[in-house]
Amino acid sequence: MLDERKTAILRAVIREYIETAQPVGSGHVAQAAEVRVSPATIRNEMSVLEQEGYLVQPHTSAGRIPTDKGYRYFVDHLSVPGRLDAVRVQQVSDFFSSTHRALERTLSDTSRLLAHLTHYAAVVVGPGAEAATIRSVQLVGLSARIATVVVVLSNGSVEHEPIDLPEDTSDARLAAAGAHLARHVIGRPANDVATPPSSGDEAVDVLCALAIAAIAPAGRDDEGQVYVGGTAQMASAFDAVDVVRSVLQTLEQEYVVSSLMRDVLSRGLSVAIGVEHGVEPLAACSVVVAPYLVDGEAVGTIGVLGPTRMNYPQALAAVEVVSERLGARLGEVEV
Amino acid sequence: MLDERKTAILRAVIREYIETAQPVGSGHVAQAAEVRVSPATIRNEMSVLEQEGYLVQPHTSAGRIPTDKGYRYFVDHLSVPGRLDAVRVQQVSDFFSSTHRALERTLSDTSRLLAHLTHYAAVVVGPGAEAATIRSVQLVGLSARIATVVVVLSNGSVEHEPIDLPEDTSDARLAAAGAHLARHVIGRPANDVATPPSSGDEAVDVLCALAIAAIAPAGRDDEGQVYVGGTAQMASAFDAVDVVRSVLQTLEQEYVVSSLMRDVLSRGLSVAIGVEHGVEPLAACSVVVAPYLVDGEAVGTIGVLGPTRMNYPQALAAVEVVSERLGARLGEVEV
DNA sequence: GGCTGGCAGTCGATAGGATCGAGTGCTAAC
DNA sequence: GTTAGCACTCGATCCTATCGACTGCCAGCC
Repeated sequence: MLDERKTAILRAVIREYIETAQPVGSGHVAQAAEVRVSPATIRNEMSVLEQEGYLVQPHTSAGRIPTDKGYRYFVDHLSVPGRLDAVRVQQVSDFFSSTHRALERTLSDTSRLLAHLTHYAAVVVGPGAEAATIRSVQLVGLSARIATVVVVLSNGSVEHEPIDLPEDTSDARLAAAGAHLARHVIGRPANDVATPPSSGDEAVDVLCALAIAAIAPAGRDDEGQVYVGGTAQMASAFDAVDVVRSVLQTLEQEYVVSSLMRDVLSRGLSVAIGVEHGVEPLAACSVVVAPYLVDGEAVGTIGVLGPTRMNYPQALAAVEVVSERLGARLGEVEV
Repeated sequence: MLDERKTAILRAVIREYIETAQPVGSGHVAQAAEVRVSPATIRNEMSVLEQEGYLVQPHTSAGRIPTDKGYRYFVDHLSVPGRLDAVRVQQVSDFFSSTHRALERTLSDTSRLLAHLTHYAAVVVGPGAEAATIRSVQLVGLSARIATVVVVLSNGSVEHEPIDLPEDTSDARLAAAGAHLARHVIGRPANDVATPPSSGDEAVDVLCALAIAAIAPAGRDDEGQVYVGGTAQMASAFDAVDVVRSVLQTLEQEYVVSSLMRDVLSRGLSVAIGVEHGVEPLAACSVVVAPYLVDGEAVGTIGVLGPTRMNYPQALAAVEVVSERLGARLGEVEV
C-alpha cells in the first residue's frame, strides 16, 4: 500500500505516460501533479516507487515508465471512476435507439461502436447457447442429397447447418422428420438437445439423428460468436511492426480471444494488464472486460483491447455504458 | 510494346524487387536475368524503361523500382502462367474435402485459406441473393412484441431479421401469416419479393407486409456478405505504420471492399494494380480477383489484396485454384 | 550500329565524434 | 522531512568523413 503522495505521483506519471508515450521525469510530475512539492522530493519518491516495482527506468538519465504492477495499482485505486463525455454518451444512445437488426449484426456493430469510442480494438462475445431455449426447428431440403437444419433460439439468434441426406429421402420423409424433431426439441435448452424417441419410421429417425448431430456441437461448446472491431487501431498503438502483426494474428483467432475474455471474467477481474491474462502474444496488451446482463444473468462479454498504456478510466467507462445498454437492448427480445 | 530484351529486363527487375523490396541495379539484373549482356547494356535499356515509365529511381545512384505501369506490363505479358506448389495444392484439396459446414463458415474459412496460401489479405464475397430462390419462409415469435423472419435460400444461406409485432398479435395470426407468406413467396427469386395478395385477414396482411419489409433490403442490394481474412499480413507488407492503419481501416469497411471487388471484375480485369482500382487509401495495394462459378454462372468473387509489389503469378494461381474449387463445392448444394 | 569496359560522379547508408539536454542521485542546508 | 544545488549519465541530435552501390557517359571494339 502506498501513501497518499506516492499514489498521487504514480497517478501523475501514468496519466502523462498514457498521453505522451514518453518516459516522464520528476520535472513534469512537479508541474502537473496535485502534489505541491519540489522535483527533488518527487525524485526521491519515484526512486522508492521504482524499488518497489511500480516504475522502471528505460535507462539511466531518462524519466520513468509504469510497470504492469504500476498500472494495476492505478486501476485498483482509481479515485475518480471515469466518465464518458457527453458526445460519446450521445453516440451510444443514438446507436442503441436505431432500428432493430438481427442479433449478429447488432453485436458486430456494437464491437465497432466500442472501438470507435475508445480508439482501441473492441471485442463482443455473443450470448452462448446455454441461456437460450429452442423456439423453432426446421428441415429445409435444398437438393436431393442436401438439406439445412435451421434452429431459432429464444434470444433471437438463428443457427443453421447443412446435412447430407441418405440416398432416397422423399420430401414427405423430410417433412415428417422436421415435424417429429420440432415436437421433441422445441422448448428445450439449446445446449441440451438429445435424440428424440423413435417415431416408428426408421428413415425419419435417421434424419433426426443426422440433424441433431449437425446442430449439437453448435449448442454444446458454443460460448458465443466473437466479433472483433477496430483492429486497425492496433497499428497505431505500437510502433514495432512485428508486435502489431502478432497482435493482429492473435485477434484473428476467435477461439483464443473468446477464451481470453471468458477467463479474465471468471477470475473476477474487469481489467487484465499485460501478462496477467496469460496470452503470450498479447503481453503488450491490456483488456478491459464486462459482462452484459439479460434478466440479471450474464449472457455475454464485451471488452476493449489496447496497449498496456491504455486509457483505463475511459475504457472502463465506455465498456460499462455499452455493456449496460447492450444488455437492455437484448432484454427487449427475451421478454 | 517492348522488345524481347527489355521485357526480360523488366521481368528480372520485378522478380527481384518482389523478393527483396530493394531497388535493383543493373548488376543484379545481369547476374539473374536470362539476358546475357553486360551491365552497361542493361543500364542503357533500363534508362529507356525509365523514360517510358516502367521503372523509377528513388534517387540518383540507386537501383530502380517498378512503377504501376511496369507491374501492369508484367502481368499482361506473363510468359509462365504461375503454378501452385504441390504442398499448397494439397492444402486446398484438404480444405475442400473436409466436412460440409454452413455456407457462411465455408466462405469465412475460405478467406483464411486464401490468406494463408498467399501471405496476403484475402477477400471472399458471398453469393448475392440475385441468383438464389427462396426455399422456405418462417415467422417465429420470440416474445409478445417481437418475432423473427427466417428465410432459407436455395444456395444454402439463411437470412433472418427481427420484426416488431403489432400490439395484439396472437400466435394463431402469426402462424397464419407465416403460412400465407410461404404460399406466395417460396420459389420466387430472393431479390424480388413482393407483398403477397391479401389473405382476407387484415392483421395477417399487416404481418406479411412487415416481414417483407424486413427481408426485402437483405435481398435487394445484397451483393453478398464480405469475409476478409489474413489482415494481419498487411502489417508486414508495408513499413510505414500509417499506411498499414489506413489499409486496415479500409478493409474494415465491408461495403468499400465489396464494391471494389465488383468494380474490378466488372471492368473485365483480374488484376488491379495500385491506383487502378480507384480506392484512394489502398493506392499502395493491388488486388487479384476471380469470380467463382456455380452452374456456369458467376455468383461471387474471391480475391487477394497485397502491396503493389506482390507476387502476382503466385496470387493469380492461388485465386484461380481456390475459386474453381469453391465454385465446385457450392455447386454440390445447388444441384 | 550495337555492345562493352572503364571511369567519374552522385547520394544514401554507415560510422565516429562532439554537443546537447533531460533526467538522475547525492549532499548539504533549511 | 524538504529543498536547492551540483556533478554525472546517457540517449538523441547533428556534423563530418567514408563507403559503396549505383548511374551516365564516352571511347573503343566487334
